[in-house]
Amino acid sequence: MSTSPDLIDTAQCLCLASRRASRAITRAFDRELRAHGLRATQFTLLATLSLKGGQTIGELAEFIVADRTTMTRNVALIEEKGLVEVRQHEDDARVRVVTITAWGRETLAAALASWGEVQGSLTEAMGTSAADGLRRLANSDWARPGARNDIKQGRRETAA
Amino acid sequence: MSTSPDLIDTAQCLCLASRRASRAITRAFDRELRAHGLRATQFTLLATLSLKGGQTIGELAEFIVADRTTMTRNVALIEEKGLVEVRQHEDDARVRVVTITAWGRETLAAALASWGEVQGSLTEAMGTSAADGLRRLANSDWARPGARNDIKQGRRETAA
DNA sequence: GCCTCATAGGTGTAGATACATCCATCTCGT
DNA sequence: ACGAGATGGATGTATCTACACCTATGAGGC
Repeated sequence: MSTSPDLIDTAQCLCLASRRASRAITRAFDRELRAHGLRATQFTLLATLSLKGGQTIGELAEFIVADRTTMTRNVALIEEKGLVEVRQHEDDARVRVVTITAWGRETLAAALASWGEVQGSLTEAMGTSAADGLRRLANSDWARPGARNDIKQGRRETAA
Repeated sequence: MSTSPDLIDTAQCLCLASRRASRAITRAFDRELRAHGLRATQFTLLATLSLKGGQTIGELAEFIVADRTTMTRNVALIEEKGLVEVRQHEDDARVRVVTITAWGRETLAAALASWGEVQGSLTEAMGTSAADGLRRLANSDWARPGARNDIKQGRRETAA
């Protein structure tokens, strides 16, 4: 059905909604993290590396649900700042492993309070149920790469 | 309280969640809209202009919850493509009014079906309650500029 | 050992985003 | 009429984002 939706339906656009929300939320975090010289994305990467230990470019990209090429550049920026180190993988010469540095941990620890303030006020402003809903949404399988994203990869083989 | 949250709390980061979601959703729309030469943001602008008529740069920025300077450049791109026209306001020489062109309406109409497909499959994938929640979130007052955003504007005057 | 293919990253290019700052213009009080 | 402050946009700069494409390397089959 619905060969062509009505223009008025676009008022419910999920892309507009998600981008509105992420812009507003990102601005809030960026403002506070700025005092520590971090962007929200960079804070996320440091926190991830601190919690999970060394990660490859691909693992980081998958975790934050971004393109690998995006992660290449995101990592390069925090590497230049000395917040992380990038080494060759021991067994696989293709793989590059990213680890947080001591300076990265220091910066992260210092920024953690600011993060908590924004997280707290945002949670209060939007309500805990909305916050939980957003997290569930972001952790759903459909958001993962490979879910429906491989349609355009050209895998029209018969069975594999 | 919570002078410094624990690192493990960052796993619940709303910024990561919102950016994850918007990246995944935007990629889905961008892939389909590409056939029509549009990005998701550009589609949103065309749909907005088609529904609401002529809008100023500032009005558009406020509507999609973005910075005015971002909107200046977003509009410039679709203007170069001939999708919109920008004219001086009749009464106020500072204001620039953006209107959709005939070509813009054509492009929008052609892209509407693609938009509907993505909107439909995403809604199904995430569930209607999650979709509604995301829209409510994006339409909340806290996301609006001026809500808490003016704190850093430097308005530490006594009463105004 | 070699060839084919898959995998991990990097580069070129383009758009989206926002802050600081600048310019032009409007508003309003005097 | 004039000046101060507010308002609407534009520009410089930096980051985030992704697709197309490229290179290097690993994995398997023969």
